[in-house]
Amino acid sequence: MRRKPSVRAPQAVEPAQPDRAAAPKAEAARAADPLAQLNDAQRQAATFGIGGLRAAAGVAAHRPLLVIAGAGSGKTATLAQRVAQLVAHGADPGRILLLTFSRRAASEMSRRVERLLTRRAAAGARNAAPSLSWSGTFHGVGARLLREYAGRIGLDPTFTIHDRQDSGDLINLVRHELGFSVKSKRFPLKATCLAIYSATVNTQSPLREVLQTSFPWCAEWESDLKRLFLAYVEAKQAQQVLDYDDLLLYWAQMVSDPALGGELGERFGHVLVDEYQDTNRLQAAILLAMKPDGRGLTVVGDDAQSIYAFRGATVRNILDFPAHFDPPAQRVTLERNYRSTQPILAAANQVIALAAERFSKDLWSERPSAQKPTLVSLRDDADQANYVVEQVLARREAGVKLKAQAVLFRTAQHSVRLELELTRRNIPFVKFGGLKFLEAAHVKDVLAVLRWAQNPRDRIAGFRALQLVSGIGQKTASRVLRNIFAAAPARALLGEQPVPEGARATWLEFAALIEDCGAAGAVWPAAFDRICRWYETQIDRLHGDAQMRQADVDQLGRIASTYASAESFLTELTLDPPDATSDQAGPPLLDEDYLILSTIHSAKGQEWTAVSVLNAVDGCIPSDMATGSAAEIEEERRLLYVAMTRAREQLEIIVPQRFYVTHQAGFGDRHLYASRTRFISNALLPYFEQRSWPPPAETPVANPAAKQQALDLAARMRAMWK
DNA sequence: AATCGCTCGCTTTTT
DNA sequence: GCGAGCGATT
Repeated sequence: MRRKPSVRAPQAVEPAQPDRAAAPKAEAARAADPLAQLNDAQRQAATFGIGGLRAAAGVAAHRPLLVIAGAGSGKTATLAQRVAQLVAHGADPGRILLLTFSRRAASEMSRRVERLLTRRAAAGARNAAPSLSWSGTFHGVGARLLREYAGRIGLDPTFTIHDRQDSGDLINLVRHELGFSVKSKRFPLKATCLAIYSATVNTQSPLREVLQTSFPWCAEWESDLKRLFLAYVEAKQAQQVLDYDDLLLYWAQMVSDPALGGELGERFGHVLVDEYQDTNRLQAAILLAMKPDGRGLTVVGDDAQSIYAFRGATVRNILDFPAHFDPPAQRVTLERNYRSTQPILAAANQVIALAAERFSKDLWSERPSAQKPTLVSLRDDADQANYVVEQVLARREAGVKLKAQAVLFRTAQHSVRLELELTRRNIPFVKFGGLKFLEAAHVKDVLAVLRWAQNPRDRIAGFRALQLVSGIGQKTASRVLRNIFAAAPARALLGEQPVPEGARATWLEFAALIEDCGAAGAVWPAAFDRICRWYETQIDRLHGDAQMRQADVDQLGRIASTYASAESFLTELTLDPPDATSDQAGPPLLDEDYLILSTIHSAKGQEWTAVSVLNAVDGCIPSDMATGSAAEIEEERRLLYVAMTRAREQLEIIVPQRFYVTHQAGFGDRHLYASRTRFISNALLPYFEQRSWPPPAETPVANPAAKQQALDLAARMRAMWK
């Protein structure tokens, strides 16, 4: 459920067009044979195991297929073609499972497949284009399957899904109950506990191993952590709640049962997985359980773009894929890049060539350009913001729409200065990644009420919802939850719960709200509307800044009305939260042009005409949070590679000499002097055009230094009193 | 029992 | 410059 802009992701030109200046004759041929627009390797990937079969017989399960697809090699188009081919040869679209990395990628893929099929239908086939019903992220598909099969695996189909914050709250609760929070003990904090738990689940390794390799400072707590995790699992089960990891874990457990595994494998004749380099062992286990011999299985990925190891992803999945099967999987490599100009690609290749370990694969492009990527050095953060704004506007003047331009950065924080400048100059933008609409207190409040009404056993939601009532705090909330937990038909007793006298009136009102909205006959979205209106009456008391928060709540109400049920609304919202809060954009203005700001992680799979990469300095790329091990640094290198290969025609990498850091322990805010990222060494400089900004002549030499000192002193003066 | 205010610790990327 | 947690206050 993303905000509309992301669905219509910046994608003006299809990458898989070998001959852009094709003659009209070729156009005609293309309409007749959609495969004509693919190159040999792409065609091989799109048709492997399909071509020779008669449509009437349906498509028999083919040998497993691995497609190694370099950046910009037309991967999405090829995969879409493959799906279209399967359908065209008789595969039932309802039995095709397409697993993508993000919902954004899923909708892009569905859109393309549908268009291919429609084109084909128009060209003579009889049926209207069918749509893919099983396309989404591992987590999204997992949630759907688990609801469907809930009855057979002892799960309540109305389970709610906890996001990471909820999971953190719950594990914290358990942590307290077990007495691990006692001060003298320095037990890991909730976030660390959750990270350890999640890593253990996702890597499918023993706790001890995870502790040793990733959390050595917590190794002494092994047995306590085990107890904690057991209690955490029990708490989730008692409350009919699943966390993100459970969506994969339950799915994996379900298909590891031979009967159910066989049934699901049978149900999906063809399984295609995109971005396979970013899957973890648990996800691989799911696939292998459903498709033990690999028949009907296609995975696509690029080891050079693996950037999610921090989430348990392992590049071994893709490396070991072929040998997993007997006979081994067919391997097809797409090396021709249709996206970027040759100089951009040359520079990106150089960056990744320095990687310690990689698959040999050289991307090449036939898109000539005289323009090398630019390496811009400038003074500081403020100049960086000004420079980017200036360049963005200049490019727009030259005919490059804002939407075709993107500014990428390592962490969400890095774009703050730029956002200020864009706002000041009234330039519309949408930021992907980092923004946490769902983490805003007021949004969590309203959702907690809805969730609790839906699932009264959800203690985390209940605990939060209850305390919204004036006069009810932690104590009363805990007591009410305990009582409800003990009673059988939970909701009926709500109004009778003992609460402090002062809270009585509001409480009765609230209890009625919960009972009505949770009742089986509750009308959607009217029920949510009621919750929002009730919350409106409390918002002034609960938060300052009520107006802006109210606007967010209204926005949420509008979003809710586009869903069919409370259940689907909550699920989608948790699995695919909106990208932006309403404070900057207001109601989405679909037709407006806007600049894209994005973390590099969120930019995965996308492309733009012009790309600017912020803060290409050591400490940002690689992030100084990630310089602990060689493997982490390698991942940061791939991150820069991913950022660079997003650009079609113009790429600029910005190196501020100095940047302002906030939240530094001990020192307060201060400036740091930075050097160019280690991934662009001196040897690579010939691949870039270097420039500095503002041009030296325009700046009197004495000025910057004076300005710097003044700034620094002022900050220090303030820091003395902080 | 609820809330105010103070201190300490941490600070990435995401489903 | 922010949240979690704790002790003191209403």
